[in-house]
Amino acid sequence: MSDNITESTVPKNFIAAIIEKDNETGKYDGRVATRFPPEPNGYLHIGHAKSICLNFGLAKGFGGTCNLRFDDTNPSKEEVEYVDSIKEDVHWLGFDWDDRLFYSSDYFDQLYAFAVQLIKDGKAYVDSLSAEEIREYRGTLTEPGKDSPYRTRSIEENLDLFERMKNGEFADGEHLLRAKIDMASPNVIMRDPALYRIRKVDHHRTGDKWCIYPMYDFTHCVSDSLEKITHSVCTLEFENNRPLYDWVLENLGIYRPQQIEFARLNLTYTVMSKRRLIQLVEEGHVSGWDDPRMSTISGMRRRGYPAAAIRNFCERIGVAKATNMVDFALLEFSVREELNAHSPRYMGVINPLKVVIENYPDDKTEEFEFQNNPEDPEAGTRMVPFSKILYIERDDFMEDAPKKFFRLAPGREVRLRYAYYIKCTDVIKDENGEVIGTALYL
RNA sequence: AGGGACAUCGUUCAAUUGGCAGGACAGCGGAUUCUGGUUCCGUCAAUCAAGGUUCGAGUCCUUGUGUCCCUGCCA
Repeated sequence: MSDNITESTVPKNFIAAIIEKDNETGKYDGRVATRFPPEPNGYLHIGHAKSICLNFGLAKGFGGTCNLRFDDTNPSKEEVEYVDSIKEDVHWLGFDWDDRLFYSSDYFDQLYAFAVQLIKDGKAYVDSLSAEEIREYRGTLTEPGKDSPYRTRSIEENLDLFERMKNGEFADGEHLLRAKIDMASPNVIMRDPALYRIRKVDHHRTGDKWCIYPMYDFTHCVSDSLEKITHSVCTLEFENNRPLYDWVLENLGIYRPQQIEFARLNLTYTVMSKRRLIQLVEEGHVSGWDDPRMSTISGMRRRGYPAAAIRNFCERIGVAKATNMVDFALLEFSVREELNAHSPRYMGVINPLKVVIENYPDDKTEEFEFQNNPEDPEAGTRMVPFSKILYIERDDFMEDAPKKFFRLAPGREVRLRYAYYIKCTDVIKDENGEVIGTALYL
């Protein structure tokens, strides 16, 4: 872990307000349980940091818990490399899930049993329409859909078909388990959403045990329920899915958390969609997920951004439901602020210009005490040698200097920090008239 | 003639729930500075529109307008 989070104040945002109210009414007996549920299909980026800080911050602020749960229900896109990087990034950001590390795939058996329960209750059925047909039957945003001819299959037939789906008797796409809700619902999400699909690929954790996998809408709410989450915080694009979240839990008759949506982070000049990020990596435009130019947590870490800076940034941007576009300058401010307060200062000369102190003894060497960080006396000091010949940055010297140039120039006197004042009395050039050094006196 | 959500300084988040619209970033001006950094002070700047209720509206009501999300067997 990069550093510790010392403060744990109660967050101030609309979600915290909801939690406070729930605590007052005793809705969850004062219990607060959140979760950060990434799909391990890529590296975490600064947008995830907002969600991490929110979920872990809410838990910490209210004395509750926050689980880390990998939403791994789409084996064709997920890899262990991603789960490893996600764990590392969350830790580095300064948060800890303790022993509460979960995977949606942990619940595959339970999920299957729940699906069977829905079938037995006549609330789910096996559809045998093709993907294209299902799309046609779904209707459009302005027109209602129509029932699949397989919607009225008997419970026995559905049970048999679903079991055979699980046993691998069918090819991908041949059958689909759907919730029986309402094909005419104005909310397209509710038009008999898919619950389970056949996908004959190995899962990074369950291997070839399963060839049917539960969909997000069926998995996420059940996972939240099993983990006794109180406030299921997610981004705005899931607003349309909330009725389905509630429908599944209600019809299963199990514990029901409440889903709360907030606006995801958008940053100026910054690519943040996972699709684009993965494209940059795969097409070799960057050196990897942790390329310093990437908006990933690992990229920012490699770039030198302190975790505390990212946390402060997330604190400053706030949490709301309005679509936003945060100025990158705010992130940079947070980084500078943190770096300024904690970074030791060192010197480096990238493009050297030789300086000879003409009236300084040839063989003398002195050492001066430099502060490692003037902002922080605790950072200590270090000794830096000084002698007749030294090198300065070329940009710090100008032969024809304008008045506003405060660095070294012919006839000008400057102070070498922590050392002497020097004055430029001569300029030495090579045969091409190029400056190769300056001669100075104390 | 679909449904859902959102709308406050340039940006972002607030506003004790009907009582003087505030902070941060960005911008501008100045002071300090052995880092052209930092710090400090000052300053500019907003309630989407039109009606209505009220002593009083960012907040409540009505009607508009604009933006975002939803037609994956992705999450």
